[in-house]
Amino acid sequence: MNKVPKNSELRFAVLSTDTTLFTVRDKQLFVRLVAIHRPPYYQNAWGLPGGLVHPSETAEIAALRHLKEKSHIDPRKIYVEQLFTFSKVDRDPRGRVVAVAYLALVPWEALSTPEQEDTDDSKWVPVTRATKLAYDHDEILSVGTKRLRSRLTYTTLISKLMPEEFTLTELEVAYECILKAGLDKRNFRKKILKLDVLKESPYKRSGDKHRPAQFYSFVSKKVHEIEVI
Amino acid sequence: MNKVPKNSELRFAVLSTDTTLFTVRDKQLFVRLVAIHRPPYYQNAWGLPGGLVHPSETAEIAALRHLKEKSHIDPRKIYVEQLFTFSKVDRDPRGRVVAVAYLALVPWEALSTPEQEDTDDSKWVPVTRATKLAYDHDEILSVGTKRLRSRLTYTTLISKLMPEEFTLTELEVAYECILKAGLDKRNFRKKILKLDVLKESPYKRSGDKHRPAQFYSFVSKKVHEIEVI
DNA sequence: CCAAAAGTGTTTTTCCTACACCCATGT
DNA sequence: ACATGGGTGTAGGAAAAACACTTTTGG
Repeated sequence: MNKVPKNSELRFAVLSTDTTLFTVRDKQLFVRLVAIHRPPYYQNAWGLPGGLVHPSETAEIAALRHLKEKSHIDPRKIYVEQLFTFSKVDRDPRGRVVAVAYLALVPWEALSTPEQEDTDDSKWVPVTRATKLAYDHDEILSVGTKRLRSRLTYTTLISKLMPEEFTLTELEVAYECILKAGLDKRNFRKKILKLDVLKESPYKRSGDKHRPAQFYSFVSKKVHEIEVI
Repeated sequence: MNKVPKNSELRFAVLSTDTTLFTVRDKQLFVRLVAIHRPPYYQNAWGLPGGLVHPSETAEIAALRHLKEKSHIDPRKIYVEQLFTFSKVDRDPRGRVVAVAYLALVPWEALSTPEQEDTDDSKWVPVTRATKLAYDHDEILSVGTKRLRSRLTYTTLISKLMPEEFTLTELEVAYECILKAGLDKRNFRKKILKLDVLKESPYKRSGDKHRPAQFYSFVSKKVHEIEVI
């Protein structure tokens, strides 16, 4: 550990955050993008919500603040965990900016109507169509998507994408559309129930034109490691 | 993404790296520590090798440079992967320093004699005895050790702690001393061989006062995900 | 009574675990 | 010949995978 220089010679680093905020809707994984206008480098481009870290903030607090300011989503609804720090020298054409990237999740059902809607400066986009993003955001999104997939298989992370109560079919669909894999309904149910992470709700989803489905919720709000799905 | 300010108002961040460099020797996990003298905050303290990131470097390049400069180990021998970025506002008593921490591994057998030896400013310490470190390095070491344990169970990361050729018993001992778990010799061999990540060497370790042990090496130099050990 | 999704059980195969003895060598 | 660690097989149980029909409801 060297001395911290008094001069600004080594205080070159501009610290920022960028966040891959995901949600699941209509059997698809969506990511939140914000408009980026920064001529001459980027015009009418889209990218991940992010921005600078203030001297009085941790990177995580800054990431939540940017989610609110840039993507207009209430940070209290959002789960975040650190993803990766991107420090390539030329990742921002305007100068040296080091980005602490976050992986963030929100249940679609937790969002208010304005938060669900798209505007000129912020929108939900299926991950498969979120390409040609500004800066190195394609790479960050790729890392975020991979991490999400990977962690789904050995943690209860999916709980942060589900509403408070959900049916087993809804849970299975969430896994399937993120992992891009078809799961066997019977085996999926046996496995997930054996994990003891779900509890039955007293309610069922009725009103549909078929047999009502039992609601479940996660026993714990915490994300923890489990056996492999 | 905000504008990058021309003034140094927001260039407050001093960016540094700290690295948990591990090796295995004598059936124990060791970490490399360096002497830290920085009165009035730390005197005769020990901590993780680290230092500032230069404007022209990525954080990873800086981490490798610090390993060379502070802990006197040839970075070409070392495997590094990013661990976590620590951005608490008061983690360094001298000012705002954000640290990108790295997890690094080196096979004991790859080290030269000077690199294996301890000096006044750098030493190998069993992880269990590496406590009361400077700054927040106790926390960083704890995160590093947990990540190492976790990744051993679902990746081929252990290859980065093994010499080019090794016996199955040596590999098992490495797992056992890091995971702090006894493994069944026969089951371990069946499982590791089934993974198809090892290849038999034409050689055996002879000269010992017992039956010679078959040498193996990893098929690939890359670390990749496997089924759970 | 039809359509639609919910819910359930059995069989087969694979994998995990527990466990004890013979082998090849150096001294 | 003995001490030392190297190397191997099997049986029983648990978990995974494959697979199809009945149930409940709304219209």
